[in-house]
Amino acid sequence: MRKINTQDFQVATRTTSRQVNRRIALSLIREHQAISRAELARKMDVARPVVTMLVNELIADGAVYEGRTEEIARGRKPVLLHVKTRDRFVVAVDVRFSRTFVMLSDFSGKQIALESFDTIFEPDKLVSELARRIKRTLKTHEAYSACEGVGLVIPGVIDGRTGRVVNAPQLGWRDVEVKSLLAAKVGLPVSIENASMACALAQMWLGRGETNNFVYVTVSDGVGVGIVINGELMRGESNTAGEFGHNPINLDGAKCLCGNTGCWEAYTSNIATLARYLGRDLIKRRTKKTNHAGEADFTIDNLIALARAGDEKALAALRETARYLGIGLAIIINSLNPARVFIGGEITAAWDLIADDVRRALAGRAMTQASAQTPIIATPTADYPRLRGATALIAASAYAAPRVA
Amino acid sequence: MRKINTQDFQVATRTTSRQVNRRIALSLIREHQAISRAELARKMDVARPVVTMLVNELIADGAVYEGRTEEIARGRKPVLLHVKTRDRFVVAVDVRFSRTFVMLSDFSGKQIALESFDTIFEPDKLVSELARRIKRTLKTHEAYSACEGVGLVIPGVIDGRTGRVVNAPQLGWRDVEVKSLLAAKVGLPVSIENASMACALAQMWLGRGETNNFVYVTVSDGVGVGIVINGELMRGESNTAGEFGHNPINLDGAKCLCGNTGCWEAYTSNIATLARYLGRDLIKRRTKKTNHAGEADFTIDNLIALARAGDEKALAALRETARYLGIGLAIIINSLNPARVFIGGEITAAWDLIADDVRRALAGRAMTQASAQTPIIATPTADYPRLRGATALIAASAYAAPRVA
DNA sequence: AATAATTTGTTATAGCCTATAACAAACCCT
DNA sequence: AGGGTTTGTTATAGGCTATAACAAATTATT
Repeated sequence: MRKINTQDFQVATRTTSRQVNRRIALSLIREHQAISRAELARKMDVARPVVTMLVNELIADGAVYEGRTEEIARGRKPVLLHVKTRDRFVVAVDVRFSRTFVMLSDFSGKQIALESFDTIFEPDKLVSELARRIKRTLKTHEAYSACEGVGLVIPGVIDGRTGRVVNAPQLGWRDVEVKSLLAAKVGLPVSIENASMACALAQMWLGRGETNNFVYVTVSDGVGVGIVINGELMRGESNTAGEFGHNPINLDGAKCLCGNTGCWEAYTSNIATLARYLGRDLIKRRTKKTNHAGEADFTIDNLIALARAGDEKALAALRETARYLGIGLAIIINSLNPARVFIGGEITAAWDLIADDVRRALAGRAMTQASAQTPIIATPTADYPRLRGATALIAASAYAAPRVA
Repeated sequence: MRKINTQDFQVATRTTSRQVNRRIALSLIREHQAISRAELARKMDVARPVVTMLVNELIADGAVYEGRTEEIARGRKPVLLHVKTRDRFVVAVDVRFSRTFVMLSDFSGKQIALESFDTIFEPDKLVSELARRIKRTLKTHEAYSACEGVGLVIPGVIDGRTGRVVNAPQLGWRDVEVKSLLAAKVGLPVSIENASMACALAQMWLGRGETNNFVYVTVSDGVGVGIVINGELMRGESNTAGEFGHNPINLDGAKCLCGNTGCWEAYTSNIATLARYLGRDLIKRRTKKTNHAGEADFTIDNLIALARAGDEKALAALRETARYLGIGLAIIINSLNPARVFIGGEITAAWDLIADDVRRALAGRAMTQASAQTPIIATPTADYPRLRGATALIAASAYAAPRVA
């Protein structure tokens, strides 16, 4: 039972029904791939003639194509329908503190080309460089005409309505306009999103399985959470929903980089894990040469390697992190009761070492048995979740439900 | 951009448009009360003939009625439309540990009759007693035929789909069926909901102002949170969303009734406040004669009265609670970034004494300036938020958006 | 007082879309 | 070759929005 927002609603016109049903049909074809019109009609519980019309339009739009026929026991062989993902392209851009990645991918998220360069911090210069590289990639791969947009992922707060970057501390940006600038230079629609939220979008649109109610937790230098409820990304009133990282779990505890005490992040981020191993406090400044812990060239990946090699201290540091990760997940699960939790970040490389500790800590703090058993799924960093999120940003608009009421 | 749930969707039929637009029209009439067809057509951005049809149907349904005409400068005087709330009744039931309340109200939430009795803990006997009293009230007020349902609020976890009580520790219920039993005995539709969530519903459907994205925090013997996102109550996968109360804010801190340490609830509930004042630990058992703190007849209301009378120790206990309340609100606000926060519970009686402390603690932990300034609105206990929620449970179904896609 | 102007609300009809019936197409089996 | 079966299309009825035209009601103007 949803209350209609009287400030912002959408009346049904005479084309609304068609739009709705077309998207439902498309979603079902996407989900069940190679499916016939007749089967689709049964799944939708509408008559076949309607499906014929819907599918004709989807084919005309280039969203769906007819494949080979299916071998069945009796009767006319059905024509199998497929969602067209191969010849629809997206440029995905991931702007990070150290480097910026530019990927050409198709609508399924399949990587076609990938390049990267040292991040430029001046917005104008970054946009110019991006535009240059995007155009070049599209030209080399002859994907210009079939490219449907550029997805841009930024480590910071994005205004969901206007697309402005409200605040991106890592880049030193505050109220910066890049979306429209890049759109103008490239001549393609540009969509922009925060990193955690983009990861959640990738999971929702390019993942498999039940993905309409979940959270995506990124454990990196900080901790970010993307929340998806009823198939919709939760952005919050001022676009900052999911900031679980600096919630206190131990008010009397250690100091965090943010200045407060006892933040969850200060116990479970990569920096915290490294600091724990090195027996140091978290320190404040970092450069591109040294990491947050102040150690040049010693990363969480190195720590995991040490743990695997038998370094007891390294393993202990990881397991302690796992315990706090579990506690934090319990907080998230108690608060939101998602159907599942996805974990991203470098720590997932050590998942087999820490999964039990995470689960144990979660169980210790979960309010119900059901929530203690919430599936926790680690997603490998090699999948480039942020870049996939950038792709999803564009692809989703082709598959999403039309707004009604 | 919402992803369509391929497991559970709703195709558009040839009547869907009408249903959608009728609910939009009704919502707008409700929001702008005395409004003409012509004005409604302008607000909806549809032509007047459509509105005529929609309104005719709403009048035929008994959802809307025509009032007097409006005095305008030029042209035919418009007929003003009103939402019919006066002659549509709901029975609201609030089952609490000590007593059970039965209220007859109209669709606007206006109280028509109210009675209460000592709560009976056997489900069957409680249902019988409720049925008896509900029928009697409806008869005395000649509201039987115009009563559209019974709203039942329970302190426990409710399965949103089946309406079963999954778990209600206060009542000692586990997987209990009351909804269908009561419905059968009374012969009216019965809707059942958890207390925190019901309070949120009351705020959404019977409150005023922007109420599509908010949380309702009840501070009582425990702490409960009802979450509303995009005009929809968030229930969670196993109906336990909003369990912020036992999230740790201080792992090294005090023991909580739940057995864990450092729960937010253990710092900010009424029991915690009383324990703080009395210099005791939280204790475990309670009877109907003594409260949680183990003191007969010494309640949070007494404590507030003492604070108002100049008892420094009482005021200090309240202000300490306020500080922890602010920290907890910061956690909620960082996590969900709601447009506003409503507070319910006995503590609201002391709001003028503690508001500044709450706000200060919130500001100290909020991640952004915008979130630190989230409006916090105390709702007086005298409004019976739970009973209003029970009313909303029934009334909402008449106004909610139809499910599409 | 008659008439023009203006705004509300209704009627008639065109056009979009689902629902239903009927049918053509394709294929298997006997 | 012909019946049986399932897929996919065509034709048409019925529900709803969109548009045009108009009746109703009231004020301002001549």
